Amino acid sequence: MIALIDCNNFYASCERVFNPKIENKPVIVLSNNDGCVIARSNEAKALGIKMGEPAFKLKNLIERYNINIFSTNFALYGDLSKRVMNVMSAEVDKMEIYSIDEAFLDFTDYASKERGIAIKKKVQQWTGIPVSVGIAPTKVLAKVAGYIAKKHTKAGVFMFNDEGLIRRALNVFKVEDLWGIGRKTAKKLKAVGIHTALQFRECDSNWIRRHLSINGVRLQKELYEEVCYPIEVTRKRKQNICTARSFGTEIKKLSKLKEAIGSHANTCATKLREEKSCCNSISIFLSTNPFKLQAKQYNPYKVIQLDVPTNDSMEIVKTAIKGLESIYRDDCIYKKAGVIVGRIVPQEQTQLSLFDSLDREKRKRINVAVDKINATMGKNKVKLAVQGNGRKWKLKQEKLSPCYTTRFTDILEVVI
DNA sequence: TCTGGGGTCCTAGGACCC
DNA sequence: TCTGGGGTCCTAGGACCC
Repeated sequence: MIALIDCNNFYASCERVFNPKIENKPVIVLSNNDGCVIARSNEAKALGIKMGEPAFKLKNLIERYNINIFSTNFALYGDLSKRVMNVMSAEVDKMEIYSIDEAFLDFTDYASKERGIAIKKKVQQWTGIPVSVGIAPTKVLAKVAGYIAKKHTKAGVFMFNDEGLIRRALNVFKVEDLWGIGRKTAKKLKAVGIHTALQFRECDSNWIRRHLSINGVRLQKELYEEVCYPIEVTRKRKQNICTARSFGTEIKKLSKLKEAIGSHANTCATKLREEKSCCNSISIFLSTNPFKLQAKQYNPYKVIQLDVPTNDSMEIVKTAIKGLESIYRDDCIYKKAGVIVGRIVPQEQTQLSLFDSLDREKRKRINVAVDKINATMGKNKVKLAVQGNGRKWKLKQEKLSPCYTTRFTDILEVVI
């Protein structure tokens, strides 16, 4: 048996942990640049605020209901996530961290609703984060159980313990709410009369294989309690690493774009070194504002293949800038820029080139030193000149909460 | 005025090989 | 004049997830 533990309204809940004033009040968290709603407390959901809705469209609602708004504070959410995962992992032998707010726990040894309730209580008490628990024989069914736990139970814990119960639940479970069925597939299924999870389960497998993909067949099997997605304990090496941001204000000048691309490239390089990986390709992309219909649209993308795998900041930044220069056009106004490093390999398995002229040992020592300084003194204390000092392309974050757990100056003081 | 960021997996089709 | 069959690898694009 597998338990899916999912944090409720995770980012909104994180904001509440150190700010009890907003308990039981509507809370929303916005994406970068304070653009869209990416998390809502139950009270905010009840007001009809939708996921992904642009913040500017909510102005009236926000004022009328006194909604508490926050810019994303990933330092806080990342740290609280770690705490939640630590509490849960101590409870089981095997656990897979699926996302920042979800994990699959192995309940094979002993599965019961009581065990779910106990873990839920402990996480709540030790971290302040509310969770819901779905327990079932497969991941897909655990997702269904988790959904039911969150929406239809008081305890926030739900377990599938017999086929009769599974069948009854699937009969009223919408097919589009299944894990792995997105908008397009749901439309396709409804067109042939499949509206519920039960109808999907009983549908002809060959049809599913033809019209969905192999994952459609796996999904179907999992609904019949056959495990196709086992719990994966070891963290896989990332295959791609992407750093991209929209600009606070739009940019036209190449020099400013260089600062942005240079910074994103440097971030990618740092992430690569954290993963102990090297990349074989560097891609960069730009995009204009797709919402400005009258403006000229231009979304170039350039991939550069490398001869020698690298995670050296200077080399990656230099290559990215070269790519930028090759796609830049001065008659467009840009809204977003990004860098992707791909074809990633473990850093100890890199293949050298006969014609390589770089002193890689020396570069490695520089990077180690820079990483060390930035880890202890603060992000970007040491950076490359091309990253600039300009704040022009930086994010808009007007409602940022304190980093209660990761910055000394932000730690709460208790006055006795 | 203002519209996010970071991933994975799968498939089709092209290029190439014998 | 007639022009096969079987395979691999790579990439772009689609769909999905949180």
